[in-house]
Amino acid sequence: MPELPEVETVCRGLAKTLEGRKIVNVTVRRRDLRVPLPKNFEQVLRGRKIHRITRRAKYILMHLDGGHVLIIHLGMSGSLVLYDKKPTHWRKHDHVIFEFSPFMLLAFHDPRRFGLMALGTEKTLEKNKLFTGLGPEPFDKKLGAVFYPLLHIAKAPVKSVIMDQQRIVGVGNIYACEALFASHIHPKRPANKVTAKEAALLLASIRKTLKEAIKSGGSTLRDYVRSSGDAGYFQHRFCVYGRKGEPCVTCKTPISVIRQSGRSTFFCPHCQK
DNA sequence: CGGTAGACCTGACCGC
DNA sequence: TGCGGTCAGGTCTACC
Repeated sequence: MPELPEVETVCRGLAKTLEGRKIVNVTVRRRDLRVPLPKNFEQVLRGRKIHRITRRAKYILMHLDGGHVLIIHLGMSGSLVLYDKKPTHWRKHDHVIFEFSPFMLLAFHDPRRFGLMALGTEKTLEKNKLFTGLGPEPFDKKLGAVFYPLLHIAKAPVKSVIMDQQRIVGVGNIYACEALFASHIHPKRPANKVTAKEAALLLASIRKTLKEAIKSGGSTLRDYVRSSGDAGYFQHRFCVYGRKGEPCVTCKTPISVIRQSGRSTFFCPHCQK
């Protein structure tokens, strides 16, 4: 499901509801997520209070008592759904259920199981294998100074470079397509052929696209909904993603789709050079 | 080393 | 109705 805006939306929704509540029970219905849940998973979490919920890259971090951190990644198809009363039955692929006090339930739902949940601690978070090597956040002020150099030393297609979480985090397939369209840059252009001026525009476009998507509550494709059960709305504002053959919003040329390292790339062959 | 193809997994959808 | 093919918002690994 989710790129940065969707994860950010989920985080904000969960923070509002869950911060200050205590985990009183954890029920694991399936342990073999992308990374198998550790043996002590339930035992470590039970009885701990959630102090804060934050995000790093596409990871959700629940900061708990005693410096423990619950790390969650939603993969492609994961979602976290809140319930204020017990549903009559759990859905297929509701793999982990949390119960809180004051009463609330949270289900981790993930049909494809590309998502994961892991335990960490505040002290070791930086050195956690999931986080070492992650690039800067797109809204990091320091990124301005390093973004062009980072493109300049890579000769892979610019689209795969901005999707590389080692160089900049949070940009996935949808927002990569959208940001490149907004910058008039062809997705196949080698990154080192992007000029300094274009790089500045591209970074600004990435930030603007992500920011507006967050404002719209993320994008709802297929069955993804926010934890509240509401859908996001940004999908209605896609300029290129999923619009193969439809007219470009600026020049009316039909939108093209190509395959880049296994992913669909949508772009306007007239506006993007 | 940098870059790319394939693997991981399930479900939805389309054409026959 | 059923079957096979294709596609899906992300990472990780194996290989050139």
